[in-house]
Amino acid sequence: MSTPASRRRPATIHDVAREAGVSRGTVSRVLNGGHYVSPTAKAAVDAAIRRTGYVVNRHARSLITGKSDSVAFLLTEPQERFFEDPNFNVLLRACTQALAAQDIPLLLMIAGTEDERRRNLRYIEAGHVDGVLLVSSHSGDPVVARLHEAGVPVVACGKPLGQTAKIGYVAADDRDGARDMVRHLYATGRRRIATVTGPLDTPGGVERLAGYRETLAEHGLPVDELLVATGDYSRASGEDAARVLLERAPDIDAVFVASDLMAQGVLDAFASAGRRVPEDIAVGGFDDSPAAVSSRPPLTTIRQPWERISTEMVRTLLARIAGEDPAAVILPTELVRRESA
Amino acid sequence: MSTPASRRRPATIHDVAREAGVSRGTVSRVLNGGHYVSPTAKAAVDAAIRRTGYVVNRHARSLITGKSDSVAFLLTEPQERFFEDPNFNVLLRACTQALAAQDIPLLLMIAGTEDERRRNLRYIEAGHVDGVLLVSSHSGDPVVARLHEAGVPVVACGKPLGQTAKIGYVAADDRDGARDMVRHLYATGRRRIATVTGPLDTPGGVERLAGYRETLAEHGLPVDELLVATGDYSRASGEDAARVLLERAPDIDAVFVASDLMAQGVLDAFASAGRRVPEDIAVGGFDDSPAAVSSRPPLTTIRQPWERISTEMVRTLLARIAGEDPAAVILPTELVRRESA
DNA sequence: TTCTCTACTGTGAACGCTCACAGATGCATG
DNA sequence: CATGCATCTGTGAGCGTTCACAGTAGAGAA
Repeated sequence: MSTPASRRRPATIHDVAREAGVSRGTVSRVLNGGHYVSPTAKAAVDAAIRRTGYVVNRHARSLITGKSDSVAFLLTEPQERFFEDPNFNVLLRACTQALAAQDIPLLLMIAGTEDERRRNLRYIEAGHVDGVLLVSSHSGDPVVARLHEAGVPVVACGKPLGQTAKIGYVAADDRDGARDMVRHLYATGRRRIATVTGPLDTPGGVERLAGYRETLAEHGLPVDELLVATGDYSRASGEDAARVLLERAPDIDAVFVASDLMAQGVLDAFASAGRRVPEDIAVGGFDDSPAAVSSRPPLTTIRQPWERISTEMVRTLLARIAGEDPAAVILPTELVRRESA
Repeated sequence: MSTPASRRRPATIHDVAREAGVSRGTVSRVLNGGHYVSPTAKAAVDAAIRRTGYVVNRHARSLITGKSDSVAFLLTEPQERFFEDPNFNVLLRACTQALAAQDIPLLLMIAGTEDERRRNLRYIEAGHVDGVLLVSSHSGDPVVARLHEAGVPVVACGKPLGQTAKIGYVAADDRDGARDMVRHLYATGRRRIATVTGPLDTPGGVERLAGYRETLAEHGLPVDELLVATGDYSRASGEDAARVLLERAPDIDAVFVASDLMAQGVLDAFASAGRRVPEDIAVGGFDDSPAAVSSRPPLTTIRQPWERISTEMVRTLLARIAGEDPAAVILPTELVRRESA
C-alpha cells in the first residue's frame, strides 16, 4: 500500500534488520515470540516490518527448522462416500478454518487408487507435512500403520478399527447416540424395532448396532436377528435393506437406520410399499445431515457434532505435533426430533 | 525397506551423490529431467536413490527456485453454497487429483470472513503458492483484482463478472445448455415455459437466463417477464419461486430451473399445489447433481462436465504459471433426459 | 573495587538444494 | 594437428532463515 513499487524482490529479514537498525538475529527473535528483545528494538522491528511489507519466507524457515508448518487432510475413503456424505464437507471446512486460525495451511490429499496412496505416503513420509488428519474407516487400513510406523503424528476421524498401533482419534459417541434413538423409539410406544446398520468394518457400523442391541436388552425386548439388515451408507442400500426387513418381518413398527442417507432409501421403500411414516412405522436416522430436513417426512435423527469433531481433531493433532501422547476424544451426540419418529 | 534403520536423518542429495559416485550437480540434473547426463551416471544415480530412499527436500528446492510447487484452491463463496452444492465436491476432488498426478499439492483455502480473506491473501501474495484455482462467482469480488494485481497466476471457475482485469477462466457453456433445455421443452410440446434463474450477479444466473430468452425468441414465443422468477440456487428459494410463478401465471406448462437444487424445491411446491410432473408441468433442471437422480420424479437436466472443467482448470493454471497468457475455456454441456420433462 | 548474573544483541555456520560456470572429454571438421 | 562444438561433469556460491554461541552492558552483591 505505502510503497506501491515494491513488486521487485520481496523484502527479506535482512532488509528489515537494516531498516530497523538491528541485526538479523534480533528480527528473528521478534518474529518468534519476541523474548529477549528490548522494547525499543521490538518497536523498531515492528515498524520496519510494516514499512517493508515483509512476510517470512516459510521455505527458508522450514529448511532449517525441519518443520513444514502445514498439515495434510488425507482421505482414504472410497470416493462415493466423499460425494454422497455431506458430513465430509463440514469436516473439511471446519478443519481448514481451525488450522487457518493458526496460520497453518491444509493440504488436501485423496488416496483413492493404489497409485495415489503410494504418492501421498511418499510425500508425507518425506516429512513434507508436520501431521495428518486422517479420514478412513476401513478396518485395517494399511495407511494407518504406515504413517504410525513412519513416526508421523496422526489423528483419525472415528476410531480406527483393527489397528494394533496406538493412534489418536476423535469420534462421536456412536453407541450412546444409537441408544438414545432406540430409547426414543421405545418411549413412543414402538416394540418391534428393526435396524439398518452401516458396513460392519466401520466404527459407525459396529458401535451403532451395539447400542441398538444394548437398548433392546435393557428394555427386555428380544434381540431378533431377523430385524437386523446391513447397508453400506448409500441411499440405495437403505432401500434394499428396508425391502428385506419388510419381507422378513412385516410387523415391524420402527426402524433405526444408521445414517440419514440410508434412511432416505428406507422412506422410499416404505412409500412404495404403502406404509405410512410415522403412523405405521417410525424411522430414526443418524447424522443430522441436510438430507434429514429435506426428506419427506423430515427425519428424527442423531446429530453428530461435526464442528466440534473438527476443532478437536485439529487441537489434538497440534498437541501431538508438539510432543503430547496420542489421545482418544469421544464427543456426545444429540437427539433431534422431527416428524419421522 | 532395504535399510530398515534409516529412520535417523533422511538422505540428502549429498548422500545420493556419494553413494552413486558422482557429484551433487549430476544428481540434481537427474532429478530435473536428466538432460546432459550420461546413461551410466543416470543409472547409478537412480540406483542410489532407490537404495537410500531419497526424497527431494522441497523446502530447500523452493528456497532457491523461488517456486513452491504448490497451488491454492481458494473458495470465496458464502459457505452455504459450499455445503449445499455437490458440484464443489466434484470440482475439489478432480482438481486435487489432476494436481496430484503432477506431484503438486493443493492447499485448501476458505475465505468466508474478512479476516480469513486477509490472511489467505497475505499468504498467497507472499509467494507461498505458484498459482490459484479460484472459485468465486460474486460480481466484482475484490479478491480477483488483488490477486491479479499481485501478479499471481489465477484461473477462475466460471467467468468472473464485473472484472476489468483480464483473467483466465474455465466454464461450462451455460447459455448453450439453457438453450438445449428450453428447446427440449419446446420440442415436447410445451408453449408456456417459465424459468427460475440463479442470482443475477453470477454467470450461471445471467447466462442461463439469456439462453432461455434467446430460445423463446427463436421459436417466436413471447418473452413474458411474469414467467421469470429469481432464486439463489437454494432449494428453499426454488420452492418460493415456484409458488410465485404459479400465482402469477397459473397456466404454465413447463419450467426451466437454473439448478437441480432449486428444481427440487420447485417439485416440492408443485406437489403441494397438486400439479403433476411431468403431466401438468414439465420441469427441467441444471447441473445433473446427485439431487437430480434422487428427486421424485428424477430430473431431466443439463449435465455440466465438472471433471473436465477441473482438469482444464489445472491444465490452464499450469500453463499460466509456465508463462502462457490467460485464456478462456468454454466446455459443452449435455442434455440428460429423465422423467421430469 | 571486582565479580556474578541477567537481559539483550550480533555473528558465523548451517539447512539441502539449484544454478552458473569452468573444466574435461570425445568426435568431426578445417 | 589444431580447432570447434556438443556432451557431460564437478565446484563454489548463495537462496532466507534459525540456532548456538560469544560478547556487551548494566545492576546488584561481595
